[in-house]
Amino acid sequence: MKKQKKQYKPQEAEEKWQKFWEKEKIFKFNEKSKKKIYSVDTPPPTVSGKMHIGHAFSYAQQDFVVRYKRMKGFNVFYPFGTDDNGLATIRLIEKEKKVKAFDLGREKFIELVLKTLKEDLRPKYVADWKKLGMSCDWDIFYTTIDEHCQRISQRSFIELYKKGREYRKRSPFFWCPECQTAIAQVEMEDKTQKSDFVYMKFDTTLGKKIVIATTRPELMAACVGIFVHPKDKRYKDFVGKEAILPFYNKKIKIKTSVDADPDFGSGAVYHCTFGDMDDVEWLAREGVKPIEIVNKDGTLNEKAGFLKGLKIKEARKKIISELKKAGKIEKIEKIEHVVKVHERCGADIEILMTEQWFIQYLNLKKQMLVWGKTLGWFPRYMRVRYENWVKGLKWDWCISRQRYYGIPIPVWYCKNCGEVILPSEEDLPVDPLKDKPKKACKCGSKDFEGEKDVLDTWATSSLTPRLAVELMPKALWKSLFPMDLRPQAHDIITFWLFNTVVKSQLHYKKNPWKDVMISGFVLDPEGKKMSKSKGNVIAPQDVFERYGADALRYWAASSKLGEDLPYKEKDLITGKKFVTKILNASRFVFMNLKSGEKPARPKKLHETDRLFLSQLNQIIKNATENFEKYEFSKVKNEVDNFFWKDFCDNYLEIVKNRVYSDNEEEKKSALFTLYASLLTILKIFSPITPFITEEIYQRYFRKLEKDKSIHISNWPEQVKINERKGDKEKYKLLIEILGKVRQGKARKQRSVKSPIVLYLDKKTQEKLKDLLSDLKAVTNAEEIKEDKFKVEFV
RNA sequence: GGGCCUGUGGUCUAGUGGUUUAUGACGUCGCCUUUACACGGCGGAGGUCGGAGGUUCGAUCCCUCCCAGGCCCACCA
Repeated sequence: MKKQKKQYKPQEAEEKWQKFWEKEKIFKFNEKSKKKIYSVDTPPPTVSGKMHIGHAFSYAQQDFVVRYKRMKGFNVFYPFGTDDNGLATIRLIEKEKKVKAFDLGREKFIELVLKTLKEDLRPKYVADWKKLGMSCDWDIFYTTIDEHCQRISQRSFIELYKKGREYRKRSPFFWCPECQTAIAQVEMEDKTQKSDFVYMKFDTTLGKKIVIATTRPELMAACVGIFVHPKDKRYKDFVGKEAILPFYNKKIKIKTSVDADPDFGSGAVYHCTFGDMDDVEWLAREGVKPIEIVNKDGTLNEKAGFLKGLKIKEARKKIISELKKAGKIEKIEKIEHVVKVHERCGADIEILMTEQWFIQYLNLKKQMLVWGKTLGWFPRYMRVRYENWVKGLKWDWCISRQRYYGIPIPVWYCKNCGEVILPSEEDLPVDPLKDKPKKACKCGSKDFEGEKDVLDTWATSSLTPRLAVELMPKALWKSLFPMDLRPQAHDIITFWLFNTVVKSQLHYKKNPWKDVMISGFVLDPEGKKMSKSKGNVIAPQDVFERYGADALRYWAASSKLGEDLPYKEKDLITGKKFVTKILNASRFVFMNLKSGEKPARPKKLHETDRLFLSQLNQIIKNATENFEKYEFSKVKNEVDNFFWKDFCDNYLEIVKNRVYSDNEEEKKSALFTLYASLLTILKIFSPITPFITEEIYQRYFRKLEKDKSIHISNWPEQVKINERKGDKEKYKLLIEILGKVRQGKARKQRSVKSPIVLYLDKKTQEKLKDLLSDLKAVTNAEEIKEDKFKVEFV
């Protein structure tokens, strides 16, 4: 009767090993070690409820590389942080706790957020990363809202201010009326929207009417000019005259501008402050003063006259109907156009004049390109995205946000003379609304006003290398920074990567890391983007539950670095099968190693074993080279193929006869080779599937190998054998003949085990003379006779 | 509209500095209860390597254009 085998349950085993690693501090960064440091700028995920499949995918990929480096002997610095100081966190808490920040008030809201994060959200969130098998040192942990990070972030602000890089200015900037805060270029997204394209008829001092086409009629009160194209004959006579705004009875000069497209709308455009980006550009060019009619909450003010108090969209409706009544509308076209919305809340963005803090960097574009060139990009082509972004920059970096929750901008203003007062570094972090400057202002006044605004979340997350490094004793900072690697996905090259480079250069005049490794995206099974609204989102938590983290990682390793990968259920099944297969292969090897001793190397390796080991050496070489280039998918592909085809299907079958035989020398050679190659295969797989490889290592190898965990064992070195020219061809010939015999048997519908007489020509027999005994055994040939290749059944 | 990437048997994927049987997986079909594994083994069928041109003796691979998908960016009032 067959023995009942204990089935491997990935969920249980993975939890067990994860706890083991944590308890035994396997991934602890050693502050005292003299070994070379490998430091990683782990992306701190935004606390947003749950880890999603895209996270699992890209964090798995970075973990492959980090685990490899650790086995290569580096003292790995692999911290973990969570990003929880931004709008995303605010929205999450508002949703979870069913509150509104503005209703609750500043202090109470901050208290609620911090408490909820600490006690509930963060631990649950981080647990997913542990389940994934991230090999971080969890003791090196930061959250972007904690005191440590506040201190560094505020210090960065102060330093850049002192360097003359920061300024506060009232200027047109993107504003979200819903969130009531300034937002950055990068926080906006496009939305296609249906709008009314209104053709308005204005009287002019020429006596004739001029038609203006706009989607923003409600901004009429803010109109400061009208443009027509200089070559547009229709309007030749209008240029220099004035148009009269209906309802407001204001006269507006008609001017020429090449930006007025004669083929679009009526060919005449009115310049409002501010309907869109063009309006901002024109303002500077024309040297006119803006008319501010939009309030921060998205309503119109008294300058809008009869539209006062209405929200923008209501005002639009109202003015259209009034224009209709007054007979001032020529026509209304329904158009679809793209508007800017806030990515967090979806509200239409307005451009308002507000007081904001900026980091001046538009004048650094050239340098930025150089910085990008000196980074190691993997894959290489990702650099282009950075460059395109730099070339397209139009604004300085607005770093202030009008929120309750976040890191305060550490500034007071003197009420008497307006002077900007900064705290000194040892007093950081400060809350300028609670704390007071320690000295009087230069002017003698002690009357200050604290800055109410907080820093943009990117102003802090762009400091992650420092946030992590400065958790260590100061003596180590130099060897930890610049860091070796920044891993991340390609969607945030323009935010996080770019901003981090900028900050590091402004502060330290060097890049924050040596290399960046850019992961792709997970797509749905049809190759489309996953989104909650489409309902095609895969939860990694379910995947862990059903297939295990190893299977998920195995799948994540099958995609080339930087490439997007569709999620396919079947690929997870393949991963699970792999786990079973390698467990069984290991069982076979150790079933035959009863002595409990590490098999010694025989005086002379059997020729089959020598050839097999030479194949193995090639795999080691390639795997190492590919890992150095962050090409984990090539590693996985090759070693997977080698394991499945060469090791299991062929080598194991070939040496079975010797493993079972009494010929001690030949047996010894086989066992030595089995042990060495299995351990090597395990080690190469261990960065990719850390749990099953640890399970096997602990189950079988631990008592024979010195290392406490496979993950801190040495990366495999090539086995010393006498490699000869033609080894590869010889091995291939052996496998080819084996294949042909199997084919011959299958065609005759015989069992693989069925006995045969094998015919090989003289030349082949000579070439393979020291392999013939193994070949005879594996094909179950009673005899090998000399003739053209033939399989004869007996 | 611009940039970058991708497009390989039904599905996903490897690959090539250009030329012989284009890789593997899943699926499918046939066979095999072979003592590591039936969550297995062996074998078979299945591809004009997105489309059209071009360079070449010869292109899946190089060039041009087009089409489709992904990501990023810009955007017409």
